[in-house]
Amino acid sequence: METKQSFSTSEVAKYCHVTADTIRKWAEAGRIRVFKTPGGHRRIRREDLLKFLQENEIPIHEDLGTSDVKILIVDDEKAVVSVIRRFLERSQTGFEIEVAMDGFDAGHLVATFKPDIVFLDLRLPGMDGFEVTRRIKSDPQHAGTKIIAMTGYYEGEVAQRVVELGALLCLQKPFTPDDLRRALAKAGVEIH
Amino acid sequence: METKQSFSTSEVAKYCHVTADTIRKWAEAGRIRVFKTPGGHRRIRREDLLKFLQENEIPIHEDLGTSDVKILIVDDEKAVVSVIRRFLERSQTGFEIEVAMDGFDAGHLVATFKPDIVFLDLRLPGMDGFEVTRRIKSDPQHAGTKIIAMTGYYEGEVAQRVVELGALLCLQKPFTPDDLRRALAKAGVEIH
DNA sequence: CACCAATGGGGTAATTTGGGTT
DNA sequence: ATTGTCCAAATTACCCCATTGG
Repeated sequence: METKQSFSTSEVAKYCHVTADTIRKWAEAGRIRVFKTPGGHRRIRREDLLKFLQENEIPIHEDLGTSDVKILIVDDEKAVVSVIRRFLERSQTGFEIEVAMDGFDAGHLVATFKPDIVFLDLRLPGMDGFEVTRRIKSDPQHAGTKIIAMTGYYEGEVAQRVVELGALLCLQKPFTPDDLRRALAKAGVEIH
Repeated sequence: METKQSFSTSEVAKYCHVTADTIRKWAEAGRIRVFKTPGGHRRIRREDLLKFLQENEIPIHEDLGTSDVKILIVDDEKAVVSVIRRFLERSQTGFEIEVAMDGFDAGHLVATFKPDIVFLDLRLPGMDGFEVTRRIKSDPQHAGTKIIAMTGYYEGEVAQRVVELGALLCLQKPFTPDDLRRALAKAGVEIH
């Protein structure tokens, strides 16, 4: 079965933990985006609902989409990918993990997988990590995406530059599990 | 695949975010223009559906959008991009054109722009054109995408290999307007 | 010719709206 | 200031099953 594309006021009401009338008021006040059927019934697109829930920090019910944290690892070194993947899989939290080994994959997965967090190797051949960071963060669709940059040879300047472009921080390889834990904590994911 | 010219009530229902029964009522009330098959089944022309959606300010799903041919040019040589773009823009046909200068862009635009035709430079640094061809053609979502490969140094073997992976053909640079015309014809776009 | 998912017709149930009020 | 409640009218959804489309 295909996922619902839109919802009525009462459906939205359940997700927002209020009554349908309140959703009506919110719609009239322009607080949540809606459109109407020719008969005047309101419909809220899934996309707009998710945005509304996020903005208002209302917990998202699981049947509105995965509550798992989606993580994209962009690196062509299998060893690095393994380290991160194993660290994530060992933890309690539910993660969805995807890996991109080149620029094409990275671009494709950012668009389709819509990760919450991206581990981004800045030295992937043929892909400018700084430019990719800038593009992701300047795209409204992905502005909320947390980028954890990674680089082999740490230079303060590099870290500073990529952070200025919107990355959360810059990890120097090789990193320890504790480094990962701290980075994820900064991205809003606590692992114990 | 050619774009659909007409839709059944249940298809229209999805685009309008209501059930098929409601479409039936709307049709009976003359709110949306329909015609019937000899057997009595309703059909709505694409044109009438778009008009209806616009009049009622119902967001139009992307696969109802442009009937323009969407073309993605993947190349980091501005001269090549210019040549193709100018050739396309000079023609009568309605084209939407996007350009990707690296692998990330290419992957992102394949996913979001959903081009009908891709001009793909096989020698883009850091991006394996063969692999990209294989990925695009093996993804059900983009299986219908026509790929026109491009390479600087023509070798029969390269052309054959990329065609085996699903490319329509392989253009050798530099190419003439006639080469472009022939390639587009093979992709189903006639230019006079 | 036979199949089966999709559609139509007609009747009924459930939901939604809008406005006014608590 | 925000949210919950009430009501009649309108709108939309559901159900059954003979018919149609591919």
